[in-house]
Amino acid sequence: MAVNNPIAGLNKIFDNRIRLGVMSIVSVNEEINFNDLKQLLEVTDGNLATHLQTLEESGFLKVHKGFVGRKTNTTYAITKAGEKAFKDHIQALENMIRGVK
Amino acid sequence: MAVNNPIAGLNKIFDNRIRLGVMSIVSVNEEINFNDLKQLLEVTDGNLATHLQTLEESGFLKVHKGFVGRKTNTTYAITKAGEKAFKDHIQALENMIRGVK
DNA sequence: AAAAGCACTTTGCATCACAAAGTAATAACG
DNA sequence: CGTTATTACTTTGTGATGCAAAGTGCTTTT
Repeated sequence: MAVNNPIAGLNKIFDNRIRLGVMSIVSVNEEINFNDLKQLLEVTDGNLATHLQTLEESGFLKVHKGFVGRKTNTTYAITKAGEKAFKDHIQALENMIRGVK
Repeated sequence: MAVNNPIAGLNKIFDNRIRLGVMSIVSVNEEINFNDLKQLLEVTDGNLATHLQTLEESGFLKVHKGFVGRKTNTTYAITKAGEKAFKDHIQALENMIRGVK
């Protein structure tokens, strides 16, 4: 029988698939805007916006409200804390998967 | 920018950490009983029981109610469908992680 | 000037996760 | 033998979550 809790290191924030997806995107992109995220993840805007808010409130995402010409253009980027938390989460996932293999 | 949806192949049933943990345990153990699961995952019994039920109803887990002496002893094992679904989910996770690395 | 698009926020509802309490059986203790 | 504990759940209640849809304020297009 396995000996330790396989899910011990998992971050609750990343239980949600959309938040997970956002993190995996922002961790490989310098910055990304709302619409690109929405299209990549194939989610409704309201839904995406709330998850982005959760991630921002958790300190994992920084938001930059800028302009492209006159139009608002909000970009999202990962924070140091976000990088750490996501890296740890992936590590925990990998450990879990290793137990399976 | 990344090109496809990193979370497309993820199974909704496995969004939940406890169900994920159960699957990772039953996929490496021939069978496991309620109490061992409970201790491994460090969850309350009511909580565990409902997730086991969800997994059973999804066809990913088979339940065997037997006895050890006179005492009931319920064991849980993965089904073929469960193996497939979990394998696919892990594959999707690995793809996502690969995108990150 | 009207209609459409963008980037959200707000609202409302349905589903969920979870702890706690309840139950029914056996088992251990004195 | 009676009481208390333990096991393996189920039921219940509640707060949190996920999500779509509608609303808002701005810009852009026609």
